[in-house]
Amino acid sequence: MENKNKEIANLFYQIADALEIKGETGFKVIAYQKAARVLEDLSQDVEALAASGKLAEIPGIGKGMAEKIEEYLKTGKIKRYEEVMKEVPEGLLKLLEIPGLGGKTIHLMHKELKVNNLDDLKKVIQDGSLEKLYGMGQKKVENIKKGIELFEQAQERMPIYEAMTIAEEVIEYLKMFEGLSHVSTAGSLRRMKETVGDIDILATGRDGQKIIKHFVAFPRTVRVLAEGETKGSILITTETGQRQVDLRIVEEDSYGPALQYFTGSKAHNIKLRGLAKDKGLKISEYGVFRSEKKIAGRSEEEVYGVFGLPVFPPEMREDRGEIELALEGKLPVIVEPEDIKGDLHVHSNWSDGVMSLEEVAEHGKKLGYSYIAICDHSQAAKYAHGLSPDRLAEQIEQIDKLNSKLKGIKLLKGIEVDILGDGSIDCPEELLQKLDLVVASIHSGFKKNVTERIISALKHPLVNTIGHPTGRLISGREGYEVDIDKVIEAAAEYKKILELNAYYDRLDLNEYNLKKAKEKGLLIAIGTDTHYAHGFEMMRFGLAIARRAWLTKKDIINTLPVSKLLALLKK
DNA sequence: GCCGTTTTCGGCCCGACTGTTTTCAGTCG
Repeated sequence: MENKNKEIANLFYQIADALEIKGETGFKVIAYQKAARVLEDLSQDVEALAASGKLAEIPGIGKGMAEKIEEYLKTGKIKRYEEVMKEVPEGLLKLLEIPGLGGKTIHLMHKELKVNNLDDLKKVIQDGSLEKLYGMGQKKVENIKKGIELFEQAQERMPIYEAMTIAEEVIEYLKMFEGLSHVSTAGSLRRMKETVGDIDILATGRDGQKIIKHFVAFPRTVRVLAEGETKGSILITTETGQRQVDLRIVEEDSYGPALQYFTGSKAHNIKLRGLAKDKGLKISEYGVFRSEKKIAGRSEEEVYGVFGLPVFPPEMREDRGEIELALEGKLPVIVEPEDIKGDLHVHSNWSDGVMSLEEVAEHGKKLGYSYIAICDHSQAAKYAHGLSPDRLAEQIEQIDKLNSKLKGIKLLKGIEVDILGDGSIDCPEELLQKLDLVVASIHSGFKKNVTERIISALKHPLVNTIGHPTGRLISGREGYEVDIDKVIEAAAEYKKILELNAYYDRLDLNEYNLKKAKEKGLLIAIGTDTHYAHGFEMMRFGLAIARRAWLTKKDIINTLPVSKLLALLKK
């Protein structure tokens, strides 16, 4: 559910865009953007903060912003927003999305040529009047034309899974070139955001130009956007359309700062540069410098080390307080892949999965897991061959039998029960009693009293967790009409666990809700919800989101050894 | 517009690239 934080953040973003076009000083623009981002990241409700008069204590929110937030909470409007929107037509704001076109140019063509929207822009390109503007020229106009083309076929951000798959493929291809040493993902992909705009790759090697040449010759390249000595950019075809991949080449002795720099985030880097400035140092993608002398370059350890900072996990580099905490030596140690002892949501061929119980166990063993929870659907899920009570009883028996033979891994007896329209659970109690893990999920009636139904499931003494609690799909479903804050509160009250569904299109709870859940002291269960062998690898994405929410080993129940986990679930 | 154990005024990250310039402005990441 959208909250006020997000609404106000959107208004601030628009004010920033409008100011940029109005030609205000860049720092005001940055101030609004920063305030917007801070609001988005905030785990507390802005209304509560306003009520206690603590708005201006938020870093990036000063007197002016606090007043505007209060104004919005009181009246539903921000006067400053109305003012700037009167001066800057909405169609003009849209033009900022065209790559290569910025506030200054848009301002100029609005003022001189009365351009108010994309159609106007196309006209002034067509009739040649744009080219005659001061500072314009043939090539610039040509670039803008290309920008419009890209803008019009621009795609949504791609899910992390797709980006990672492409990146790994391109990296494999790059490695075929001799003379390439380091190669790594960078940007939001390396930070493991749930969606990624374009794919950034960083590499080191002796002959940049040749490496770039090799890069742009990638078999699925459809268009070369840039091809220089240190930088290449291509569009490639994928199953979902065209995607942009950027490659940067740096010298070996700049790998550390370059990786740090190109990983970002921008806000994290700005904060780091501020630290450098305080120390009389300069930091760039080429190194950390004291006057002309380079004092760090080969690794990220060296770069962060200059400031007495640890190498932050990329997932934490968002300027959400990580640098300040690290300086005090209080940076939390977030969960690591090797902490994960098992997968807590897997479907078998007893419902709509394709793996047999034996196959699930086998794959789990290969992954080094000590347990996997079989959570097939319950009978209401007809479309998924949900288990009738009889078949569930049979499956329980089968799992017990199999477990007595298995070594090094245990299958947990679980179920993913439907939460029915009245909030009841779709499985007889005497069977629930026999299970190790009961995941309750909404699979129908997305608009029907969802919050109440989930809370009623949470109250059920035999339910352990709620599966994919908001039901959102990243590729295009909003999720249920659920008040997730209330769900989190209820889960805390009834001492229940919430799921982090690691399937790349769900990642539900998302990082913001996970953070809220952690603040309420909740425990989280990560499950891939996989139906096939390949899907076990989704764990890495779930884990990444957990890390982005700063969850530690202690916050996640599938870091526990099996005996402790079972004891916890029995409570 | 924000921010401050050197500052309540005067700073605010840095460099590449491109195209328009004749010394720099705009955009991007």
